[in-house]
Amino acid sequence: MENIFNSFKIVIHEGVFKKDPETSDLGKSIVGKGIDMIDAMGFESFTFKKLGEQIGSNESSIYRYFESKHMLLLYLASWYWGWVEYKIVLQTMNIKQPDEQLRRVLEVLSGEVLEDKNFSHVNEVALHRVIINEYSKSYLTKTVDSENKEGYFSVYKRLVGRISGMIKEMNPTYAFPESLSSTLLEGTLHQQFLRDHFPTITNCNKQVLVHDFFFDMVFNCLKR
Amino acid sequence: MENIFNSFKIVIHEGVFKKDPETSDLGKSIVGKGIDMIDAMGFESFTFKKLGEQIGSNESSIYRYFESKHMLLLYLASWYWGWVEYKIVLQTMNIKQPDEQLRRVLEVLSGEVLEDKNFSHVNEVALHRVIINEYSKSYLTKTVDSENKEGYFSVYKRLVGRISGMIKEMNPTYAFPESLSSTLLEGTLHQQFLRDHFPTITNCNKQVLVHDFFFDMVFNCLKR
DNA sequence: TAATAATGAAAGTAATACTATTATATTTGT
DNA sequence: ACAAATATAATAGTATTACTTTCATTATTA
Repeated sequence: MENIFNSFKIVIHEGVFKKDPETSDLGKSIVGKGIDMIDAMGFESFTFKKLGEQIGSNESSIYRYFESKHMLLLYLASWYWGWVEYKIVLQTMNIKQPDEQLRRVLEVLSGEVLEDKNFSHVNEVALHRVIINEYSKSYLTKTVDSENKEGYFSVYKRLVGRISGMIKEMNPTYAFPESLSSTLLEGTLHQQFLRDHFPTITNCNKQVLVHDFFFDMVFNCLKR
Repeated sequence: MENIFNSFKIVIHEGVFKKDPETSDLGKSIVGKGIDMIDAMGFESFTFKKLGEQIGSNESSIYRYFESKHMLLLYLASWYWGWVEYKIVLQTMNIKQPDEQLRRVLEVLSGEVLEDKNFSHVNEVALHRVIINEYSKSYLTKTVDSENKEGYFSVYKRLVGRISGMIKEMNPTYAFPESLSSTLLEGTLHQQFLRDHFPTITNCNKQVLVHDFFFDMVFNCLKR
């Protein structure tokens, strides 16, 4: 079963890298170790120099793959959302009822993350934490409009569209399908962050799951 | 009417500043011009050196007020949320019905921001944009737990508690009052950002207001 | 008016975020 | 098998950042 997807590759907009990191061992360890280091030390403290030391390579070689650490973050974000989209497609294919589709979407968005053997150089558990802690920084910039125009956020936007499509199927009269969809994506990340750092301003914890909250929200908003 | 609040001061945790900027002209221009510059150039490009040049003062003098630009951001965030809380208190006092209270809360959170003459050195319109674009960066850090422990986010948490209190009043059986409240605060900021930069993944625009979406959400979630 | 506190000016430090150059491997095409 | 092309490593260099330190000057207050 696993082998079916051995040739599966998450497609990422060419503009975010200078050289595709999937095409070499060095590229893969930039991505793989980059995730681990950003997870461990945070995006602000992370530098290409430190990454070079860790992977036994040179700073200047890393710059041949990514223009800056911001571009690496855009790459990781596209990779993550592409991977989430792939899991959502698998989980919802052949499911007819949109309410069951949305239930499964929410479980993918905020359920426990497990390592995916189809992508061996990426630690998805660490990447998930990186996205919770750093994803917002990829678009809260002064360059967001030009980068959006270039298409660097297209994977994320396509995912919002996919989920808003299910919302429209479930209730075609609902007035805010895109806003609800984008709120689910952002909100699931945010509630996971609060659960770990600000437990007094969330009801989510080990017992009450993040998707319990959003499941209730979605079905209250969409019921007719 | 305005004069009643001339002596009103937004109280901010002492730990975020080294010297209270409200106590001097220099301090006020650090805050006032700091807001304008972060708004104009973004938090990443903003430095104390550039701020010093703008206000005709020295970098080292600014460091006597704030340990770092991160601390200045924490200060601005506390100021902003304190100011929002003050507006919410004014707007909801003497209002009995919790649904009307929540309606007014949502209007404060995502309605148009106007300059507040009670706080002359702060441009609230610019500060509102700064919060939309930069607030997340104040807590998406490796230091968040120790800073939270110090109390640097207490204004924000108190605001979440105030709104979740209204939610509980409106429906005491609702299972996720804190999560809904924190989703409203984060979500209103996020939808305002999407409206300005990613219009295809939100339904909010000049016609459909951000609080129309959240008003619908809150009342669907809380109706019995 | 003397003491105290606040601000300014200047210099210094370690690190960041790169770029450029040159040397050395490694891969590939014939 | 060998030359050519490509990838990587090593080194150095630059402008800027994020501070700290020291000392001089200017306000404030007792």
